Amino acid sequence: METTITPSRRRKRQFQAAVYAYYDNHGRDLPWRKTEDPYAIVVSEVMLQQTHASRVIEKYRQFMEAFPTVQSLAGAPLSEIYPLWQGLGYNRRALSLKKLAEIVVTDHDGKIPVEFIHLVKLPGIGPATANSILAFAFNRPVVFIETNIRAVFIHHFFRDRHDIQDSEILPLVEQTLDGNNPRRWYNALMDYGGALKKKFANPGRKSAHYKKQAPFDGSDRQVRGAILKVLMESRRCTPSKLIDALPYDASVIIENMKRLVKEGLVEEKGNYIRIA
DNA sequence: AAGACGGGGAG
DNA sequence: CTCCCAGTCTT
Repeated sequence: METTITPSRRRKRQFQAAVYAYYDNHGRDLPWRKTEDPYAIVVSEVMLQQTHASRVIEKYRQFMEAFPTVQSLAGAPLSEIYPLWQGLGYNRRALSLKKLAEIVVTDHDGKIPVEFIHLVKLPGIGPATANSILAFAFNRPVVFIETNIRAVFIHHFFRDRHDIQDSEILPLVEQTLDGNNPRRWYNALMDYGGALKKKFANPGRKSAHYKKQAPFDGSDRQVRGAILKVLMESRRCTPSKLIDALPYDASVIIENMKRLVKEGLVEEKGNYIRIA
């Protein structure tokens, strides 16, 4: 049973005022908010995917120091990129980001595209990140949802509901958007949403899209991370050396190694595997 | 629509 | 210990 909620003009102003009040008093001081360089914004947005902002801060600084321009990233070997990604997780994001840089240099004259259609085609960029880039790098009045935004709207407009679809939230995001300054608005919304999740039980659990993640211990992604870490130390190694170095079943190691090769995170060179 | 994908910090 | 992160991609 879906019901359409249309906030009055008065309620819209009150809502914006509440969000901005929080932002003005408790807004986070984040390094990627001090720049308008679209490339830097892209780096931050990819790092922020499924990763707490607090943990991204130092990684972002180090990454931008090592690869200050899209050209420098496009030209860098993965062996220099992965170490800077250590601790962020989802290492294929690092691979995607390098590929993105190459495409931007070759196909877009080194400039981050300003069109959603172009952005969302780039590797590792989905709808949420594309719209985030448009909002934060180009101050465009886009309408989108990510986890902090979702928390805000569920808390304010769907408090007694469950199984809430994003399609129900999206119209409210549009209707309450501060079109005068989308960049500031979405920064405020995300800071406010993050705070709500600390103060209350995560409103996101009432989303129809909520899913609990499988345990990390004993998972393939644990093995994949461990394989990549060994390769970062040793430059290159044989499958048997990998098996000796890691506390997992040989078959599990080999299988995950093959998938890493298939996905392009590592490459096979004769009898060895290595980071490109 | 459902799973896979990292790793760490907070409670 | 559990939760969950400014999601994306594949099936």
